[in-house]
Amino acid sequence: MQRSRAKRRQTAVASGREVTLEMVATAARVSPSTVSRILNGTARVRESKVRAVNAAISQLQFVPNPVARSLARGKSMSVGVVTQTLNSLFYGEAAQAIETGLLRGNYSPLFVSGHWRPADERKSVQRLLDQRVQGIIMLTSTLPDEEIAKLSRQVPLVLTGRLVHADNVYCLDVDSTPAARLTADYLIGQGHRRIAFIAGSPDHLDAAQRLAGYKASLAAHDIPFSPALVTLGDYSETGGYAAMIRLLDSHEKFTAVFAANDESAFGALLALHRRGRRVPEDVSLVGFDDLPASAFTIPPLTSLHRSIDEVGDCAARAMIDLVEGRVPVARLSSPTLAIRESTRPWRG
Amino acid sequence: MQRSRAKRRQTAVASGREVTLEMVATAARVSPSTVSRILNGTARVRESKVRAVNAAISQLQFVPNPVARSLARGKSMSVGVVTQTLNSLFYGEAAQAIETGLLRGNYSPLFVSGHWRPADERKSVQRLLDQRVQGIIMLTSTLPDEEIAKLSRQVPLVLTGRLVHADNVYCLDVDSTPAARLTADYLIGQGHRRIAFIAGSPDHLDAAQRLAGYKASLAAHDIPFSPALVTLGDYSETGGYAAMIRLLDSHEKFTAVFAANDESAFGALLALHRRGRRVPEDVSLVGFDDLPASAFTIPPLTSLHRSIDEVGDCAARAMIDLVEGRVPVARLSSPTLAIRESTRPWRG
DNA sequence: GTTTATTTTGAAAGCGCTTGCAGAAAATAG
DNA sequence: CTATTTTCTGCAAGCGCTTTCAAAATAAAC
Repeated sequence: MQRSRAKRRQTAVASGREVTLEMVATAARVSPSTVSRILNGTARVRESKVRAVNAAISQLQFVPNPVARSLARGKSMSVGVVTQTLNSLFYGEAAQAIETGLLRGNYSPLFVSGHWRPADERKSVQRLLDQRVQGIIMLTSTLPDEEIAKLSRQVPLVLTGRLVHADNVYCLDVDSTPAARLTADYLIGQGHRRIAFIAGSPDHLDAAQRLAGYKASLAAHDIPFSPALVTLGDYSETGGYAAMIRLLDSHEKFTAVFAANDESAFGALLALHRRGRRVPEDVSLVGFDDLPASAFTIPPLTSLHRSIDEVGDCAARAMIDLVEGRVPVARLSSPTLAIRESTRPWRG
Repeated sequence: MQRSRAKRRQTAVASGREVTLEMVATAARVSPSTVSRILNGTARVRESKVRAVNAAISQLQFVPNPVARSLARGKSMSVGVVTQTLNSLFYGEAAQAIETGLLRGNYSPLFVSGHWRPADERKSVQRLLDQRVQGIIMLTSTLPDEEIAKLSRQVPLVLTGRLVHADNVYCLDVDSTPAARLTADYLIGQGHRRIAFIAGSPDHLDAAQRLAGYKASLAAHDIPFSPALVTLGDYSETGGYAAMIRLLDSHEKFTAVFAANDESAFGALLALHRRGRRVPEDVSLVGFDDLPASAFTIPPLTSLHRSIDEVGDCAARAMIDLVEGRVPVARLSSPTLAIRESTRPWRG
């Protein structure tokens, strides 16, 4: 008998008929309001009714319609996530972590990408706004500060790799400076003195921080900073390759290379190989981000490791706090250096 | 004056007050129905009113609330996308393409991941169902056929890397067999006769197809298939590394290695390097998928290229067709081999 | 200038759920 | 056993948009 009802229900689904809260109410002989209250715990309800309703719910296999719920509550329960692109390991991993973090709080993520172009990003953000997201997480946004501040007046924001002061904005502290400093310190500790640096776009805060960390390390060890040893990449393999070639062609002397991110390092590695420079015998190379692939390059790449998962998780958590009116607090664990075979001590 | 209203509007947004269709109607002195009809083009409306309404819309900066719209229409305008993980280049890229494809049709994607675990996937799918998605795109699902067939009775499905016959299911033809065949043909054309194969999980249709293509190629060239040359990887760098080591330890002779995907090839490359086998001098190596990183390994990897973008785009398109009652037709362009430096002719 | 066929339009009833309000029921007090 | 409180619970009014139905306006036909 129970089974036969379940069966009927199944057909109902198949035929597209929704089981509504009202049906549950009827079945349990209570009013819809009561069902709603039980569902949301928004009021005390007599134990006997709670049981009846729960029975009806499971018997009818009722699941509240999130759309109706959103409309009634005036909350979409969705938060936008703008990444620059999903097809990079970094963003992919972060997206993954954000997703699970958000779902834990019953919010659903809406991913959009900016493709590193402010215009695209602007459009994507507008789309999110049109969708009535309750908040937006922006991973390394390319929009100018004022624009972000303005946006924050419409919807709470969580930013990574940016520092914008405004109400309703939470900037996840992922300052790369100390991490970069740590990385350079390691190289110096190994005896390297002339360390080249393949940078990312200078108007990208995070990239600037990585460079700053490198400089700070030099300064701390009384090594003069030489602009000629810094060359611009763009965080991509291609960019790293070109940068390395340029560096090599400049005939500057260096015994180690610090690439601002792993992709650049991959490119640099190939460039060095093509020019007959052995890693790490002739030159040491370190990357930054420790992508999964970095453990499998030839030779395996020493790289700065930070848990991207953690960043994503914290971002999600902070967003939920913000949306629900709490004050976010996030602590990221400290970065570590994954030491592999692309570096070795230098004895002048 | 216009400006002052715009200003007011802005404050309204900031204070959270929505501009509703009704406000537009009032402003344009027509009924809400008329506004709705103009918005959706669901009926002819006198030109003069159309203008008035459009003026009101842009003046009030009205954007229809998608939640209300969904509820009224009984359509969520969202489609679920289940990937096994977002943090892989392959899925990331596909997700990206699906996203843009779906958005083009005014649907929003809801990404969830299965982590290669049926249980997880099942839960994720349920979440999508609870969200009332209108369809689900499943990239290489790990669920058994019957389950998929059952699911298809609740919601339209688009599958990749699977072939399940049922109404309301569209399987994107991404049969890897011919592509793998092409790849092996190339190696054979270069004079290789003993070609090792690093396979993916055998109960994964796509992986099986890649192996089948390899076998087909051998057969077509009258080369006996030797099971000893096939070793199991798991599509990951680690798996490829281990597989390669095993192969090497088996002392089977081979002059080329066909890795079922690029990640495996990366691992294999490192293993070969560690064992002192030069690529391509001692052994040629080909990958499959042509990830962006593949052009930057040492040496750059020859790999089978298929546009992941295209797969994603077709999947999105097919989904929309399915949801809107059309019969999907998708044509994927043929795969090509990206020939780089990890392969060279073999002269016995 | 009617009458009839068309085309536009508005009123109103939802979509499925939440919630303020007030009456009903149960618990506590007098 | 009443008079109060304190808990429950149902009614009804939305949330913002779509859509059916029928009336109103306009065009076509006689």
